[in-house]
Amino acid sequence: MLASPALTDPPYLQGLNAPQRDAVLTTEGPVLILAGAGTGKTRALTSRLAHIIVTRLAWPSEVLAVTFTNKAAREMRHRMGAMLGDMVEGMPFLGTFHAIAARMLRKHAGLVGLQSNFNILDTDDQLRLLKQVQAEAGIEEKRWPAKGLAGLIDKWKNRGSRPDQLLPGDGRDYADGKAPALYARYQERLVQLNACDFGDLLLHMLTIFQQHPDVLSEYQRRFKYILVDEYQDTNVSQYLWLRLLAQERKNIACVGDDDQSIYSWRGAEVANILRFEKDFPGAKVIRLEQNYRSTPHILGAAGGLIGKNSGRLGKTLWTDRTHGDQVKVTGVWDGPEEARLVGDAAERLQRQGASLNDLAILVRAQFQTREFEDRFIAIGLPYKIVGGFRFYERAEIRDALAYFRVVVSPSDGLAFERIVNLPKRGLGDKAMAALHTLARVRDVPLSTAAAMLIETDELTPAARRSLATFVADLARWRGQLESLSHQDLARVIIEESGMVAMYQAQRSVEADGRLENLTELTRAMDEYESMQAFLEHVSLVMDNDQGDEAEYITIMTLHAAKGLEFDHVFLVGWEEGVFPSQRALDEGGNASLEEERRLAYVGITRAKKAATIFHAANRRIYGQWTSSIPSRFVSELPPDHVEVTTTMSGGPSLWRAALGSGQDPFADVGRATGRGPGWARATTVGTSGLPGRGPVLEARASAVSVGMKGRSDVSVGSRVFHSKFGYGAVTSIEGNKLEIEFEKAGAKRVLDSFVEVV
DNA sequence: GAAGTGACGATTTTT
DNA sequence: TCGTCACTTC
Repeated sequence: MLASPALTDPPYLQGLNAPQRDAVLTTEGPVLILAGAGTGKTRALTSRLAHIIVTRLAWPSEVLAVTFTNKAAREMRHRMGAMLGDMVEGMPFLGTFHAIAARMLRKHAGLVGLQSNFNILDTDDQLRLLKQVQAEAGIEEKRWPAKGLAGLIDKWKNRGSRPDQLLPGDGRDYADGKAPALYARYQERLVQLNACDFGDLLLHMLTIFQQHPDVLSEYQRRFKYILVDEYQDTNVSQYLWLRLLAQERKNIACVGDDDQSIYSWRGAEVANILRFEKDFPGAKVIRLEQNYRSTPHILGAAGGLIGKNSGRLGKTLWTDRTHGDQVKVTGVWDGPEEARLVGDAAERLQRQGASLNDLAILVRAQFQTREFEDRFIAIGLPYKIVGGFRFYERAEIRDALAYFRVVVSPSDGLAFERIVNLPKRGLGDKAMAALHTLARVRDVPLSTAAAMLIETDELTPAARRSLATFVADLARWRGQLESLSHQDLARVIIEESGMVAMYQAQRSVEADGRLENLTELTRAMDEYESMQAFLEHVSLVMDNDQGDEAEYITIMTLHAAKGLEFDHVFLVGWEEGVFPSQRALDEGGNASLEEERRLAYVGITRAKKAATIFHAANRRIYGQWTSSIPSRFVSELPPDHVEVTTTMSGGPSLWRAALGSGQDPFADVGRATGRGPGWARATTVGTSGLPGRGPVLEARASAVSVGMKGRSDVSVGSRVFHSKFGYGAVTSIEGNKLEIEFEKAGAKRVLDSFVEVV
């Protein structure tokens, strides 16, 4: 047997358990590695790659290693680097599905009618193009939103269907069955624009593999070993792509966990992992079940819950640890109380020496973050909301990027359209219509059409002058591509385009933030060699993680938490209709419910030391107070591993009584929790018309809400009033956070927007 | 072309 | 409830 320990073990094998060794050493033939949460998957995976390379089974360039996220790819590269040193530099095919497919497609673009410098469209561009296609087909956009069409097309691409491969009933419900025709037209337009969307990266490669056996066999021969991470998240198109590539040598190792499949709504097919053994006869299945992360109670609770799902491949996590608390389940009166208790617990843990960085609040949906945000701002607990708007998705960043794109590739019509009138240049619908017509008639890109249009007298003199300036600007910047560094050119463009002036004129906190973001953007470009390289990175990566040293508690969705771990995890909002979500309950039947259950499983298994589940009897959803009952997942937890408490003084009976009173539950809130109306006012300070609402909104819009700009009317020593803590004096200022010595409540950290200078 | 108004709708999110 | 988006109005 390969997996027998030896004294002469190379470093990458040391400390691995038997199944992990097996996963590393079974290099030949198809292997399915079922890796439970916290079982050292990444470790085994990187060791496997190291083994293949160190023992010279393959050169780094002969290994295909795919992940889903850039983060995962980066992590793997990093760990490989630690093991192998410089050799990883030569691993060109370690990356995300999309990055690798894009790389291949650039090489073979001609086979699908593209040029190798094709643009990769983001969702924004995609939508704009779809709207054009719809308009062209005379479809009422109101009735059939482009988003719906985008959804359909994505779905089709995910499952590997080109327009000519659609099934008879596909898209029947959209615009009287016109969706397939629109899809076909959209693809035509993409080729015309020399562009493709994310789905195309894979789909085009699939087409090439299917229609050009020579290209396929080139890659089949090249990739001696294939490794796939998070296999349960693959969609059909990715699966087909992998299957073709692996067909020749069959040295494919897929790592995944069917119990953590939570992306079916994005096209992921659990079936891919469930049928692996059928697709690759003779496949070896290796289970990693020893958990190194969590306590026995946490694993017991999670295991009992996931056991309620059907159709699993089946794994039982175990640990050799012995101690640890039961999973706590706490019933509370309402959302604000939930937030308060979590805040209290966080402060308590912090006093006991825990770092806030080891704490996480996991929510089902983004709207739940609001309650915590409000509370933490009021008590000055530093927090970070992960998700929401990412850096590259912000309007100002996209605007700047659109400028760069037009400068680099004049044929990028969508980018051109985005910026032609931004800042406002007096080029409205009329000018745009003229541009579009000319571009279509002459069959040239918009920017070329613009240059032609200013030679005619079709536009009003003002519009014509304005467009001429714009065209001249673009030409000048294009000329500077060679002479200036790309960072400098970026700064020049941002300045000369008028964006800076535009935001400066707005004189608002948001505008200042946007200007800062633009500066940040040029700074981020330092790491790239050229404007082109930077744009390629951005179109594929679209994420931004600047290292933040500050301590904060993390608030994020369960989805975003997959793959992460925290000492203490707060699982909030475990109520029917919230989690499992109403949508999942209404549509999708049992399959949806099981996916929600897997989500719950993912949530619990994030916890290393402690997991606390909350459910509230009353919750405000879309402004409506609703009574709710605890999630079915609560009752599915094995009692032995759970400790149940409630904060309601009357115990469960009072709580149950509350379920019946749907009429005016808000009135009950004050009474049942023993708080007067003043309390309600104190906890809703954000809406009481105090100055500085702006920064709060900005905080929501950004990924990180710490370290915003402060306001100017407070200084150290200022006497201020806070509606919860009363009067106090400012002792220090850090950005928008104030340290205040309150007369009654003592020292607190508070956001400046919540105090009044008195 | 900017500012205001009303309807709408609102999981999960990566590339 | 609250933010977005399309549409009106000046």
